[in-house]
Amino acid sequence: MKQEVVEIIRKALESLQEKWGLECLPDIDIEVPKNEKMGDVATTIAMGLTKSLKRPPKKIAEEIVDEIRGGFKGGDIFESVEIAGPGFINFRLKNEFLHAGLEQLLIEEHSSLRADMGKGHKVQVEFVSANPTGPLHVGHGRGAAVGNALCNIMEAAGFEVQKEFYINDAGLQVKLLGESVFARYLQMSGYDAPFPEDGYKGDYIETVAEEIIKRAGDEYLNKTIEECGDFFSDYAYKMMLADIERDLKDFGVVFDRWQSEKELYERGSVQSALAALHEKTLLYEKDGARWFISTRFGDDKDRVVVKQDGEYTYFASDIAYHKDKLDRGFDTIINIWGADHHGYIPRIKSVLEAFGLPKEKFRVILIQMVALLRHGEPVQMSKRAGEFVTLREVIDEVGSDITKFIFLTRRADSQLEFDIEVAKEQSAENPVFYVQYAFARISSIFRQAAEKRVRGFEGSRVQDVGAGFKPDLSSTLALLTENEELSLIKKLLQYPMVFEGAALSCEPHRITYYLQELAGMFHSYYNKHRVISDNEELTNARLCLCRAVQIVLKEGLSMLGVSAPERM
RNA sequence: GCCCCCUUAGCUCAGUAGGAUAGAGCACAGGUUUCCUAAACCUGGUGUCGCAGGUUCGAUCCCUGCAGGGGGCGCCA
Repeated sequence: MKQEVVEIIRKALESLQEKWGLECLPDIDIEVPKNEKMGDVATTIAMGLTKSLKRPPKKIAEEIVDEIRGGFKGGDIFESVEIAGPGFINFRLKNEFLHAGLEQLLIEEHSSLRADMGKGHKVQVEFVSANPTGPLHVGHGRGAAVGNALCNIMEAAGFEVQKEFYINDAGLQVKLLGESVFARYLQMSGYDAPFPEDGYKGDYIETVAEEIIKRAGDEYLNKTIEECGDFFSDYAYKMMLADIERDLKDFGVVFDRWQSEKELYERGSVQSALAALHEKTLLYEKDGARWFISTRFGDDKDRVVVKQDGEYTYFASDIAYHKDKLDRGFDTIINIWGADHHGYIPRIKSVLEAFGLPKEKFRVILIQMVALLRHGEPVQMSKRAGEFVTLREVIDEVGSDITKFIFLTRRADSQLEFDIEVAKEQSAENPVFYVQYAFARISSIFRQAAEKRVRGFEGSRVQDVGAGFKPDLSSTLALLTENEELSLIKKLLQYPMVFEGAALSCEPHRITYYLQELAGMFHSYYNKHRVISDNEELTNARLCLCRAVQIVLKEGLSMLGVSAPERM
């Protein structure tokens, strides 16, 4: 839909270009007016041209409209072209054009809803990357849902996407994890062992210790933490990682690659990355430490990479990691972090720029906190005390589909309230059901149609519905003339614009909103008009419309990683 | 102290890279089912877009200041 309209406007502008004396034409943007009464699509191009043409927007709009009316086949797709307000050009689309769009959607299905924006460019998306020192909590779940949806969208937009989880398995935290498990191991074996001051106190530590007792018995009872710390750390974090991977898998999120921080050290990447910075003379020595000149790239202070004691900082391995991403040939890097890491953006941006990535090719999506509620009352979470709600608990209680969908009902960087009881309610308050139900309801209509042996819709499988009906599709679709039907078709044809916006801005929630609106329109239509009636042709036409709604619902839900059940 | 984000209807939030009369859900009130799933639909109305300036033909959106809320700041990870 968008392309055809833009094309006509472009042609009109091209023929005016010489008269106007313009060197180059501006980008043409199309929007859907807020109020349906204003038209189906609109452009603000005339207002945008006021500066370069130095004339009032309405005059410019008049000229453009005259050109469109005078030719360019505008008459083929536009019912009317009008100027409104300060200089908007509003277009109303012909029913024939809408029907043709619907026909295309029915024939091409999902491929007509996507776009090749990526042209095969390689994008790397790193997300979740939780420390392997305990189970995932709900906040990680939100990051997982957003990252996964974003990857689905980018892939559908023609990018080659790699999903990656970075494992912080080299630092103090993992060491502390090992010490915590060791202490529990001793305690559970009847020894009076002190627990590390800032140790991990969750129950899962005991589970790991139990596991070790089962595997190794008393083998480590007479050893010191120095002797067996590595074993305990290794064993514990690997077990945690296995849990994390399983939780994510059950949540419907599968990573393409897991990059270990330790492995970066082992293969010398940290050293070589720093050497590379050194060659670019971006390192210096001060106070016995080694610093990276991140201020050269806009950071507000330089950052230490090697401490006075000769140890690398956490930042050093991050430099290696991000260099490694570039070395692997990605031309866009997207990092999804908890909002508390925002202070980290400038220094990582500095690293990537230092290694030659243009700054607009690096994007960080910050995930705000999830406020967990139960019956409107906040659920207390405190990782320190070992009491926190895990993603696993929420998945088990609420379900992955609902959880994912709710995580995607808000922009990533705004706080989210998640009421467990409301989420479970399965009522209209629950947007997931509202959307899924629209899909299921259509499936039900098809089952009904099959039962009544409506011509062309005998198939019982949803994908077969309407299959035998394509030859005379266009004359059938022309029967869709009710206001609700035309509005529904317009909404369907808007999907690609919503999708493009979501991909461009990395905002999956736009699709969530769209789906709720589409589902609402469908439910409303369903209540007003009967799909299956004695009028066979009209029945066929409406079944086709239902099929189209279903295709778009399924497409959108699959972008969010949410299922589209045929029965509920 | 310095930096970042947020402030839109009673509540939770959208607002599409400055545009038209700022929207949706929930909550609240009333109604709809001989009929393809009532997990649905229909009808009601609410806003000094935190405040004050500025840029612009035009600002919820951009700039500056102020107020309130959240977060960050380490040779921690």
